[in-house]
Amino acid sequence: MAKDEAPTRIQRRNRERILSAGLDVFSAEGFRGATLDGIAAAANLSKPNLLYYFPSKEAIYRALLDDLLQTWLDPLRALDPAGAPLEEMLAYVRRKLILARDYPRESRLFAGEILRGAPHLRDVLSTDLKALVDDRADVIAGWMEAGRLAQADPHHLIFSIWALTQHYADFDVQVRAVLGPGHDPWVEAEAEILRHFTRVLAP
Amino acid sequence: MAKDEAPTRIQRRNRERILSAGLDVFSAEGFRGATLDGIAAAANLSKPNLLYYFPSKEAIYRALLDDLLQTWLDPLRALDPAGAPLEEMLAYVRRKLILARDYPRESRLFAGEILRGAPHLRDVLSTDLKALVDDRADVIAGWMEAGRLAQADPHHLIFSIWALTQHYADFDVQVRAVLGPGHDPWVEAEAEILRHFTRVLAP
DNA sequence: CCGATATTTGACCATTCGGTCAAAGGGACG
DNA sequence: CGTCCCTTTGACCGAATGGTCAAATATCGG
Repeated sequence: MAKDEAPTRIQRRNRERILSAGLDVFSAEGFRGATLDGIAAAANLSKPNLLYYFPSKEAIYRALLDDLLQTWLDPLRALDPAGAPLEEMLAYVRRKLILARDYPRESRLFAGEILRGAPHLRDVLSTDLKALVDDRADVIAGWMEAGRLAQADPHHLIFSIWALTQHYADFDVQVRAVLGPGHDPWVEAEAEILRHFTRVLAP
Repeated sequence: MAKDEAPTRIQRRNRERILSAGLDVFSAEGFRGATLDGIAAAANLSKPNLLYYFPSKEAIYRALLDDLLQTWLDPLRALDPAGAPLEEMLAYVRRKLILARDYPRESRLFAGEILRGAPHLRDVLSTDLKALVDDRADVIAGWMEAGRLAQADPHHLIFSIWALTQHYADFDVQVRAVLGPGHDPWVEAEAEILRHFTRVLAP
């Protein structure tokens, strides 16, 4: 179909539609639960038309995962070694929570992939992700040794930030069911999580 | 098939096998990803034989969820209002972590169900689960008001315990990939999480 | 050992699903 | 207008899947 270069207006529009529909369906149903018919319907395209733009169901899924990883790790990358330790960490927590709040579909897509054993990105986790986390863990460890943050294992500290922030996206139904009506989980979560990590991290 | 009463030895054995195989397969592949053939193979039974003991794929899944909920909330139920607040809370954290460590399949089954919007147990969440959490949240709030625990929103405190403990079961691949070889995630997690919540909760 | 009942299975079915293909429709440009 | 290429689609295919059924086999009490 398309050349290697210069995607047409229609191509860009339809690819975008497909990816958005794919994100909806994959994040709601998982890879196995999603169907091409479902994605096609959500994108207002016919099934063969989908496969004109992407060679397979898996190709759509992979494209989504690739896009996802780019932005998903930005908050951690943005951690500034030259900044004030506690403020930097709390800013990271806040960025991660905002990301989970504004992109819950992406969060659930990622969670589903990891839950199933990360068949599509096992490698990325143990290379790129590990390298980034190791690097930032060193920064955090430096802050701790300098007495500017409370002592903890930096890797597990990062895990705890991931766990807490993504919980509100991935387990949204449970959170809402338990809180009951009249609560805004995200507003409460931001206040509580920041207080939480202030206590954990303040030296 | 079976009468209402007195399941035979064979019935008990095969039901048990099917549930165990179902737990394996459902927790690894999700409800949609699991197949009756897969479960049958894992249980060393023929597919029609599966359906002799359970009327449908969904029936197996529901049976697993029912069993699960029983034991999954025991740690929270065991929270003793008459105990020492900090010790009670840390004991709860420890119980929850042990449960995640020893029953990771159950944890992932539950996580998958919630991730997909809890289609099979939406009601239970907003009735039974909510009632239990509200009740325990009251106990915790009492402790906080008495100055025996640090101030926090009890509901979100419970969420944070769930999030942190289950993270190590549900995101196991990611945790291992990031830590790299030579680490025992569970050993490290127990130490870190207890230190973590000690800082969060100590008055 | 016999008969009744419980258990097991091979063969089969309808539906769903991912994917193919040839042909039709549209837009841009000379 | 005509032509070339991009886009769209109806019809179709093979494999997988949840589930059925009638027949075969094992088990057990008497």
